[in-house]
Amino acid sequence: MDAAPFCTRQGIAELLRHHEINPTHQRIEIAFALFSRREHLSADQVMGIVNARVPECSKATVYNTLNLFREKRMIREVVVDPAKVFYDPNTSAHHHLYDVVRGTLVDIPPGDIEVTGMPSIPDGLEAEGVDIVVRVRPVDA
Amino acid sequence: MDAAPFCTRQGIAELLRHHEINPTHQRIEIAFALFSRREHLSADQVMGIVNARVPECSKATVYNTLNLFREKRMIREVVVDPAKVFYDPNTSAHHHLYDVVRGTLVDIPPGDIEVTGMPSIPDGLEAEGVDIVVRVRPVDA
DNA sequence: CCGCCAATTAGACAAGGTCCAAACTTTGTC
DNA sequence: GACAAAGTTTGGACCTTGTCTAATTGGCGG
Ligand SMILES: [Mn+2]
Ligand SMILES: [Mn+2]
Ligand SMILES: [Zn+2]
Ligand SMILES: [Zn+2]
Repeated sequence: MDAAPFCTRQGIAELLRHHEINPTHQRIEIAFALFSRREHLSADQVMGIVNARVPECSKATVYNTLNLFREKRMIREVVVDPAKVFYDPNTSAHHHLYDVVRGTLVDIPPGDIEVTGMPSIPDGLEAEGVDIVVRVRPVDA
Repeated sequence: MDAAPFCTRQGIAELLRHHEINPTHQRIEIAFALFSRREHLSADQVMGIVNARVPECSKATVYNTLNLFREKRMIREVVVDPAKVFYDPNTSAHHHLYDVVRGTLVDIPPGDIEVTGMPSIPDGLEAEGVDIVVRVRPVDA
């Protein structure tokens, strides 16, 4: 077992294969942007990071690929800002703290917060997940 | 005290004044759409309802007015769908159940679900609120 | 009726995101 | 290797939600 498997292109390629995703150059770069930083990024931010040095990837591919990763459950989507979606390389159960002024999203350490009493799901529906978002703002603003 | 104060234009006008909002014709129609139905509506749905019989209100006014209502805390914004915002006439503490396939949002009866252990807010930030969204989907889909 | 200010409006604009047909790359087969 | 089929990427058109602006309307006090 590697110490930091997602800091190398090799480790990322392995991760992609594990999720039944063909590890192409563009997909590796996009996954690397997310998994090496372990941050919540918007599609636009991913685009910026991947193409920072040299153009690697078109806008269409960034969106296609993020949606592919989500379908394959390799990343998670976090909807919290009306203007854009965040993509989260951490798919384990955890919740979020959202700075509504700065527009930044950080994880809430698991255990700091918990849900008690799963609500009764109406007939014909099944639960897919529970999202908790703590909205915060700078004290002065 | 009226039995159903938000089912009449009179009651709505009163509500607007109570929130320091000048009760114009357009504002009354928009508030009436939300408060008489007690549903979660998108801006587009509000537009459709208000202008169903006869054109009452422009798109600009719908957006301006919903934002005004939100600023005055008369309604609440619910961000749950990447494609659009929902507006909620119920501002009391409660959480939501979101059907990701049908795109519909309903309230979770208070008490059915609860948060334990408010997470430690980082320095320089203050909590504004906690949103809980239970994502569900039809069993067959 | 006049003047003022609040409110509304049409339409241009911006940003996030999807779609499409063409081109390019990889894979499989002979 | 040659070729076909399948998979992937691409630019750019396109769509939707939402904002902005400059012009117009409307209520109201005097
Ligand atoms: Mn908004
Ligand atoms: Mn969008
Ligand atoms: Zn996270
Ligand atoms: Zn609600």
